[in-house]
Amino acid sequence: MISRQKLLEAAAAVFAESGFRGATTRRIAEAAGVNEVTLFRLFGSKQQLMAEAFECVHPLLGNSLPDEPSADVEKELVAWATAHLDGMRQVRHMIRKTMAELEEHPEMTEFVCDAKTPYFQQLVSYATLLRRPATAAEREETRTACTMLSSALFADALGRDVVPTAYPSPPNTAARKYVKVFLKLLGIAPARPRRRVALGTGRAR
Amino acid sequence: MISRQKLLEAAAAVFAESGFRGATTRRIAEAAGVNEVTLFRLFGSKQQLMAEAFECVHPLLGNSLPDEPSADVEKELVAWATAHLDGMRQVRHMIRKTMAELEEHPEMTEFVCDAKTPYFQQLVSYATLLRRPATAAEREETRTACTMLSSALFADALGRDVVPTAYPSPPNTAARKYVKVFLKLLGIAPARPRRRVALGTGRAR
DNA sequence: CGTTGATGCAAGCACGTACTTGCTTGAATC
DNA sequence: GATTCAAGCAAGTACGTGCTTGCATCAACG
Repeated sequence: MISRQKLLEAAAAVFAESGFRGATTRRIAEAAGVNEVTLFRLFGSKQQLMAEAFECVHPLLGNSLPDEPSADVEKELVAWATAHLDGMRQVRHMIRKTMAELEEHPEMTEFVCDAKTPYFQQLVSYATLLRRPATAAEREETRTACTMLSSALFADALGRDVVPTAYPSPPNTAARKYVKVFLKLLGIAPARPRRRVALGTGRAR
Repeated sequence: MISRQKLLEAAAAVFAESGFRGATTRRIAEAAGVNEVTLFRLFGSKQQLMAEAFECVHPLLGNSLPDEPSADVEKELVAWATAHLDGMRQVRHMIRKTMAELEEHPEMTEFVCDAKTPYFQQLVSYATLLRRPATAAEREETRTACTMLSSALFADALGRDVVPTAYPSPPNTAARKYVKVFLKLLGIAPARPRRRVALGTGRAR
């Protein structure tokens, strides 16, 4: 039964490298170190192998935002954005291939869509709790800010190695920059320059 | 010589629909209404046909930002962003396919990169003239804001029809929203709610 | 020991794809 | 009217690709 797992992983890897058409059953079998016939015996067809292979990649993408903002909002958001960005960077080849082949393989839509949507919704909820927008305009501005943060992470993950000039911040600090700008948009001042309350070294008066 | 042009256009169209591997010489010739043999007589090989086809798509993407910001900055930026977004939306299939096949066809990199880079550089120059950032931090923040605006347009063009939930603003007003947020980031107040000077309906005192 | 079940190997089938060859047509040019 | 030249058509070649078949191997389990 170990051949199954090896084939699934190889299928995902070869697909990420060459897309559906380029991921031939010969290449997948070779990458898995398994005979091509075994592939068909275990999965019946290439279609079905690929379909199963997609299920296994899902849970790779970063972690979740907490339901309630904590004391150090910036730290929390930076951690989330960094993890999210790193996760997307790791599977960027897969995402690029998937997005390119949506018309030919519509069943892949859910792979991208289901993975992305909850992250965006989480961010909107979080931002709404942070800012508590009152007017409709403020609510819309908040949503737009979320779209822009989410877009920045998406575009950075997919575009940095293609158009590096459009991403001047170094890769490891980019997420922090995006979050800072996002917080400024929401009117949340950065934690650093604000007063520190009752820490051991606090000066008297 | 008209067959040449028809083949070039058909090649670009079929490539945008199905990628390099999917764009078979049969399909291209059929789409062009030309015999397949003619394709090889005129271009020698599929590779060469595709290479020439790419040259013709370049100049499609929107217009330029002026060198100097004019009086109505918001209007100017909205017009630019809208045109840029529309242009990218029109060729989004092509961009998606190209980005997915960069590893296999590295010569396409310049197609994406050369098209994108100048737009970003223009935006940075424009924003720098607008805000005149003094400190290094301000300069970096300005660049990050430019990355985020440019990322928002990019992600909207490529992602809206895939993950619509992440783009709550309707397609025709989205560019305006992004620009407004961008201007707020730069500390440029929107033109509307500020004092209006010497307009007919201005109230006395 | 004999059976079973997963896997490997060699070969092949049917079809699609890039590309070629040889011949015909038909309109423009001298 | 003879020549030329782009284009069509039919057929074919060599190879890649999804998938099948028949048989051998080999470890696990009763």
